[in-house]
Formats: sequence, structure tokens, C-alpha cells
Amino acid sequence: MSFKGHRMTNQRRTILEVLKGTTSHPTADWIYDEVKQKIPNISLGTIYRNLNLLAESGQILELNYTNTQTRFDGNPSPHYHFICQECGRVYDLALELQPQLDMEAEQISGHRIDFHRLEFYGICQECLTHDSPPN
Amino acid sequence: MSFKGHRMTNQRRTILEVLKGTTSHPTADWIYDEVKQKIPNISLGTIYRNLNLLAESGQILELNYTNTQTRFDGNPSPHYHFICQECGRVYDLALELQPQLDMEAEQISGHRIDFHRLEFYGICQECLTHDSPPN
DNA sequence: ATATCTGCAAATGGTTTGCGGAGGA
DNA sequence: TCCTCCGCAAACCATTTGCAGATAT
Repeated sequence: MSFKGHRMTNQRRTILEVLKGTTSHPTADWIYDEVKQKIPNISLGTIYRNLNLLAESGQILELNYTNTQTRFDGNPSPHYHFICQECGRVYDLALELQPQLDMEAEQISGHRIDFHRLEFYGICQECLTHDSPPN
Repeated sequence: MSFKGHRMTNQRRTILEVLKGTTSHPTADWIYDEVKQKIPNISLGTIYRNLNLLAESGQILELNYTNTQTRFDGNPSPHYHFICQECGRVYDLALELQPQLDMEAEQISGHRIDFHRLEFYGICQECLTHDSPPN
């Protein structure tokens, strides 16, 4: 099982499994801690190299919503996100895709538009109902 | 001329002028080089401190589209952007705002949504018509 | 067989910060 | 006056990378 000339190493498989097995849009550091439980001597450099390679080959998504740590999404199919400004959690949104926006923007701007990214910001349900939110 | 207890120093005024005087969504480094022409001994730390302060007080926008350098926008009113994947330039888009998306996303998710960010990606008109694009 | 990958550790580079002095209000 | 701000330089920290050995195919 490989992907376009890339080898499916134990490290790469485990990283992909961990990322596919969560909906929390984790950071490289969080993934590192998780994978370490299965491959104790894995290095953080390997985590980064594989996350970048997986993102380049379209198997995962890279999310840059802040200027600090990058987050990763095991679901590579197009969808929108919600970012809670209180706890920082990132949620998937079931909002339907809006491909007509690409057409409109293309006509207005004259640029060739391939895709768009849409992120919503606010306070998540969890933080709204709890005084001291976890995480 | 101040802003909520903040002092309007020569450095801060010049940084704001430079940023308001361009539509190129520059990086802190570019702003540094520009401001240095007027205040030769200004430090990069001052650039960052002021950009952060101006962003926090809503006078400018902070754009995090990549995991490398942050870009800044002298126009703080809500609008959408287009990022060219060939030359990296960031353009403003005249596309009308889509506030109904906030309503829809709020109903679907149950989170309180305050605003959204929408960015389009593709190849800009400049790069489409020129073989070797500048910048 | 061999090109890709890994662990290790050092380097990178954008951004932040502590400090003592300067300068707006 | 006094509190915020500045320049300077070091620190910070997420991410990248060079190298020599390991491993998937």
C-alpha cells in the first residue's frame, strides 16, 4: 500500500491512523505525543516530514488559522471549519459547499480561481454552556 | 490624536501611514524596510509591537494564510481576499459580503458565530498573462 | 539493490520580550 | 510628571534540514 512512489512506512501509517482517528484537528505536537505511544523513539522531525508529505499528496489538510501552530485535518475532502475564539478548538461544519462563490469571484476579479477556504469564528456550544471550558 | 489610551508616536503614525498607503498586504519585514526610509533607526521589534497593537484595536487586519510570514491589511473593514498560488500576492476582492452564511452555519452547528473569513486561491490575472511574473 | 525514509541534533527564521532610557499627554 | 513607548539584543519556539544509518519495494 503506497501513494505515488512514496513508501508506506510504519511511522507514516501510524501518523495517518492517528490523524484519521480524531476529529480534533490536532497540532504536530499532539500527534507526536500520540504516535510516541505506539512508536516510542519516533522523532518530531519525522512527524513534520510526513505531515508535509501527506498534505502535499492530498491525503490530509493543513490548516493555518493562527500565526502559531499549524493544525492538521485527517479529512481531505473540502469542508468548512468553525474556530472557537474562547477555547481554540476547531470544528467541522456541515454547511453545504458554495461553489458559486468561485464563479462570482472569478468574474469580478479576472483571476483564475481554483478553490476557496471559508472559516467561521465565534464561541462554541461547549463554551457557551460552561463557565470554565475544558482544554 | 490617540486611540483608547494609546499614544500616537511618530513610529506608530508612520507604520500606519505606510500600511494604509499600499494595497499589497505586506509582511512586517516589508513594512520595516519602508518605514526605515523615514525613521532610519527604527527597530523591527517596534514594527511588530505596533502592528500587534493596531490589529488588537481594530485599526488594521492580520492575515494568516500561510504558516510562514503574517501579512497585514491597512483596510480594517470586512472584505474577502484572493491569494495567487504562483506569485504569492494577496488581492482584495470586490465580492459582496455573505452574512447569510453566518446564520446558516449558526443554525446548523449550534455555535455562536460572530464573523467569517473567506479566501479564494488560484492564479492571478498578472501571472496568467505573463510567463515570468514579477515578485 | 537502491532510492526513500528515519532518528538525531543543530540550524533556521519569524516573532516576542526584558531592560534601561526616551518621549508623548 | 509619569506612564507608555522605543531601540537593542537576546530569547523563544515552531518548523526545517544535514547527515549517516535503516528500511520498504
